[in-house]
Order: sequence, then structure tokens, then C-alpha cells
Amino acid sequence: MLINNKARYAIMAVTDIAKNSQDNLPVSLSKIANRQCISFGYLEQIFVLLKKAQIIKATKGPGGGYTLVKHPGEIPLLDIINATEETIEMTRCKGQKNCINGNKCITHDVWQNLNSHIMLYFKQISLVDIINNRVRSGLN
Amino acid sequence: MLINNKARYAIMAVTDIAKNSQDNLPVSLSKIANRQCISFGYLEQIFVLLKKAQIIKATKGPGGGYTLVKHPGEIPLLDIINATEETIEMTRCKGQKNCINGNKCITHDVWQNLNSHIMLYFKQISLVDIINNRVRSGLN
DNA sequence: AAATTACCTAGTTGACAACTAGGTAATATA
DNA sequence: TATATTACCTAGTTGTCAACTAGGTAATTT
Repeated sequence: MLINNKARYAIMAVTDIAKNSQDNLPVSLSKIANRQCISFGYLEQIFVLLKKAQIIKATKGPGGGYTLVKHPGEIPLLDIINATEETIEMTRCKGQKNCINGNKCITHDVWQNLNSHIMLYFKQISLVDIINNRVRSGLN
Repeated sequence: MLINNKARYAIMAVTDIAKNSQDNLPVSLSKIANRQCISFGYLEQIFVLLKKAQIIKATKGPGGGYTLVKHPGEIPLLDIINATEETIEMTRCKGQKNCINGNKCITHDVWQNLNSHIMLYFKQISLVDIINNRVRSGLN
């Protein structure tokens, strides 16, 4: 399945902007990369996608950087994951329902249903929830 | 994260046994591999793990194969995933809480909480649920 | 004895996530 | 107008490892 560093970094970076942008002033990529311990060059590429999805916008030149397009409370994590062009997809057939000789396999619904659960999970959490520590810590 | 073919194949294969074992007679690995379109040699290796975890037991010789140790209703999918020695782990730090200079990153709880959700999901589904089509198909 | 199964060990390899290199373009400040 | 600082762009590279393959041995049934 496709929850990888790319999606993880995207969420970390956008959260960093939400947290560190004073008066909606731009936050530079180098500061984000340093704070979040993410490779600068790699993060640049991710930001291209986030910009394309209109989650962030850029300002060039000294004092420049990135700002959020919407308020942190209006940005669900699912939007950020979708922006990275990674899909949450657990089925073997990538949703094609053709695992076994063109038909869906016996466990298809297990994975398909898990997809839905995970998507709902990321839909329900916004950046504000993270910043305000409203994401419940794991049970174990 | 580590929901991969290995865990997927393990669940498919064990479900195949539950479904195709008449009167608890052994089901051969070659039949399972053929029915589920899984590489025979690869599935063999997975079965070593499933046997070690006492989910299945083996019978050698003609007419031999594999049977379940427990009743299908008493086998949650989580047990099968754990047997494959893959961990459901979404955090960047693999649960170490040391992402950022030895401390947990701002998004740690997001992933940790997702871990818990996924584990609970697999804990609640048993092989009987799959066979009896009691796993709700995904929403989308 | 032969067939059929499980059991075992040691490779191989293709893909690709993650990262790196080396630029150009725009903007601010002096 | 020079310099610094930022974003923006394109094209590699590479280490890892999931997934698979090869080629056996051991036990059991008929």
C-alpha cells in the first residue's frame, strides 16, 4: 500500500508551515527541510505537487517561501495525500477486481473495505487537529 | 507500511484452506497456489511462518497438505498478519519516537493512531467473515 | 518402488522510493 | 545594478528488498 515517506513528508511539511507561519508570512523550504529532517531536494519535488494541488502557494526572493492557501482547519490530511499522487490502495488488483482469472479474489472486500477506513481516517483529521494535539495517541 | 503481498498471500491462502478443506482433510499447497494465483515457491516460504505460528499444520505424502489448527471463526486476520512477521507500522521512526533529533515528530500520533485502527480492523475480521461474505464491500 | 506431498537453503533480480546534481528564474535589499 | 536569497526545473543515480526462482532432501501413501 502507498503510505510512504512521500505522503508522510508532505503532511509533515504542510503541518510545519501551519505551525511556523507567523501572520501568514512565507516559510522557506530550507527551514522546513531542516526542522523536519527531510532531504531538501526531495522535498522540493513534493512541493511541486502540493502547489499544483493548490494546497500551498510560493513567494520567490529573500523572505520568500511557502504559505497555505486555506486555513489549517480546512485542510484534511486526505487532500495532502491525494496531492502527492499516491493512492491509498490495498487490493492486489489495484481496484480492478481482476486478481483471479479476471475476477476479484476471495479477500478483495477485506482490502477494499480497509481502503475506505483509511481514507475516512485521513478525511477526518485536519492540520489544526495535529497542531492542537487533538489526534489521539495510539492505543498501544 | 507493511501490508504487502506476503501478508495478502498469507490471508488468501489460509482462507483457501478454510474454504476448500472438506471434513478437515488436508489441502495441498499446489492447489492453493494455483487457485489463488500465487507463486508456489514463494507460498511455501510463507507457509513455514504460518506453521511456526501454529495457524496451520502439515501432512506429508500423497493426499497430504495443510489443515487449519483452529476453527475458521477463531482465526482473526491479525493473527495471520503477525505470523508473516510483517508489522503494521506507519510511523517514520518505526515506533521509536526518535524521528526528529531523538524526539517524536509532529505527526507521530497521526501514524501511531492509524496503526491502532488498522490492527483493530484486522482483529475484528475472522476467516468465517470472509467465507460468509460478511466483510462489507468498500464504500467507493 | 514410485509417486506425491512437505520441507529446506541459497541464490537472483527488477522495480522504484528516495535521494542527488546541477542547473535557471524571479524577487528583495543594498 | 550587483548580490543574495529564494523558488523552480530536469535528469540522473542507487541501495534496498519484496517477490520470485532453483534445486535439492525427507516423509508418507499406495
